[in-house]
Amino acid sequence: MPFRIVTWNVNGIRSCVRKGFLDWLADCGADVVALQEVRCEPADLPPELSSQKRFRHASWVTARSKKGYSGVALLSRKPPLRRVDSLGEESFDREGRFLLAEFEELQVASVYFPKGSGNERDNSRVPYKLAFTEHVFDFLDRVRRREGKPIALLGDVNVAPEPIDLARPKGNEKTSGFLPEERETLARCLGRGWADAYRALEPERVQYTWWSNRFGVREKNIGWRIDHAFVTHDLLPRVRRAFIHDHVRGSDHAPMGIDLDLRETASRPARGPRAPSAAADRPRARGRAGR
Amino acid sequence: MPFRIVTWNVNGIRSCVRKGFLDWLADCGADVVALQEVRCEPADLPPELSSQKRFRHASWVTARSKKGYSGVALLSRKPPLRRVDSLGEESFDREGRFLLAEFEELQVASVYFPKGSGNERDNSRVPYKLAFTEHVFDFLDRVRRREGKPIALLGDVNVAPEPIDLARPKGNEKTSGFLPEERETLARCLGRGWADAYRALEPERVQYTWWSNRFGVREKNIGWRIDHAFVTHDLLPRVRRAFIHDHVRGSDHAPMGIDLDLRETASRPARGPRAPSAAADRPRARGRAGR
DNA sequence: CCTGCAAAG
DNA sequence: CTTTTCAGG
Repeated sequence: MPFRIVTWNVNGIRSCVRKGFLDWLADCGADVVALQEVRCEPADLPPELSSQKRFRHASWVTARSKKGYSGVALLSRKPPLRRVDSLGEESFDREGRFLLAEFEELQVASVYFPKGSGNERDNSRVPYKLAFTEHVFDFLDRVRRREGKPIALLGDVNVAPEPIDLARPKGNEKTSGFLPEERETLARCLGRGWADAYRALEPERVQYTWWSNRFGVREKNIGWRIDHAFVTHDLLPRVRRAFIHDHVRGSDHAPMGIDLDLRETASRPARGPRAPSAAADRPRARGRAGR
Repeated sequence: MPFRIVTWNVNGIRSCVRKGFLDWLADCGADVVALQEVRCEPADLPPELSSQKRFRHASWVTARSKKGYSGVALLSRKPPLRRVDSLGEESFDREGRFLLAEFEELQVASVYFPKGSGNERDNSRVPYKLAFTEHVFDFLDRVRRREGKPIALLGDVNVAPEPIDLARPKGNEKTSGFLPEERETLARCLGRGWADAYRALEPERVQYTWWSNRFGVREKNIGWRIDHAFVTHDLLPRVRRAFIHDHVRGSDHAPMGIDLDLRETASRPARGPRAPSAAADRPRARGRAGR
């Protein structure tokens, strides 16, 4: 049995529950579920969700800046050894965008990266988004050096890394989510020892994780791949599958995830940080379509 | 063919249109339709409503104080000779609660009386509501003296006149809508030459025009009769029927109305104000259940 | 509970 | 377009 981690920007957990979130949760086969944009305080969660038994361990992070805004969560079948809900920077922490949980074999982060644009293409929040991105990777790299345990960062990154990752790359070079500076910042951060698990395992596959609510754009599959599973290089050889469940409804995002084979690391926890694999040493070799 | 006037607090005309308002409008058999709480500027009306052909003449009054608040309208099959949308008092006019239209045979007002209570039973707006009530009747009495033409005032009056007019009179003597001062003010105004057409024609009948949205109160018929057709005494003998269509859905209020026989007044417009009829001279005789 | 608004996505 | 919150009813 692989260890499955799934991420989903639910765009309001209460709305998503009304559209069948609990059935999805029961059937998703995950060991850990990362959620973003829950837009709900724990006290206001639907009782059916709070009393749900399959994921006994749930951790919710709420935005302090504004009610009903942002918020992330991690649900797991086994109890986490440790939870971190602060990036050590109030301007980021107040928006409820980050949660890290440590398990036996690895650490899992649920992260909701800022959107960058307000209305249309004013792109006023791009600087904040870039600073957040740098900060998250700095933070996780530090955690990783200190703990020596692999990390999987899953969440809504709000960046399509390459032209293959959105239906209309040409028309969106000035749209936040596909700006050169956003792609460069993300590539630089990933270059410090991370892999985009989906693209590594599916070099040519065209699937999206987000579609605008407006018009009938999802039916025409005019979307973006902006929800990601980024894994530290030591974890990449253990990724057996990476998937986007773009048929799942309930949000303007689709869930995506990875299956990990943790047999060896799980049985040898005392072994310490693994040396980077060959694939991990050459992130450029992880296969990008269009090159 | 009687002349039918119908009133309906639609609680948002756009919402009501989504729930079948146009089918109702086509079938209601009215010559004049008075609406309250349209909560929509004319420019934002659904196109299906704006292009509707049955009621060619429509007049919309919008609240200036707040977008999406209050607002009344009058729709008619024949063009009004004159329209009045000001009570001559800015504190009332700004809330878009009054519209008067003059037709050949009579004048019709669509009026949305203030609610009196904010949340629950703070009753903070009761003084404003009483002042509005006095002002509307003063205004219409003046119009009537000047023009000598009968008036029908239809709308959401937000007062249940007598215990028979609400399901829970005992428990609501401190609730706005059934406060002694509200009932007294209304009775005093009506006493100056007006009749509650529904109660005059249906002395014993128990029907309501409003039910709270909360709980399943409408199914249990725990309601209030607060939408009324008040007619000047010269008009009362011409009222053939008064009805509440409490089966009609689409709002938390039900439509109600009156059928008038205008043959005589219509054929003899030069006759001037009619002398009050016997019934009009004794409003106490109009039959109140529970006395 | 339901409407329409505003901010955000 | 859709989710929240909010005021108002």
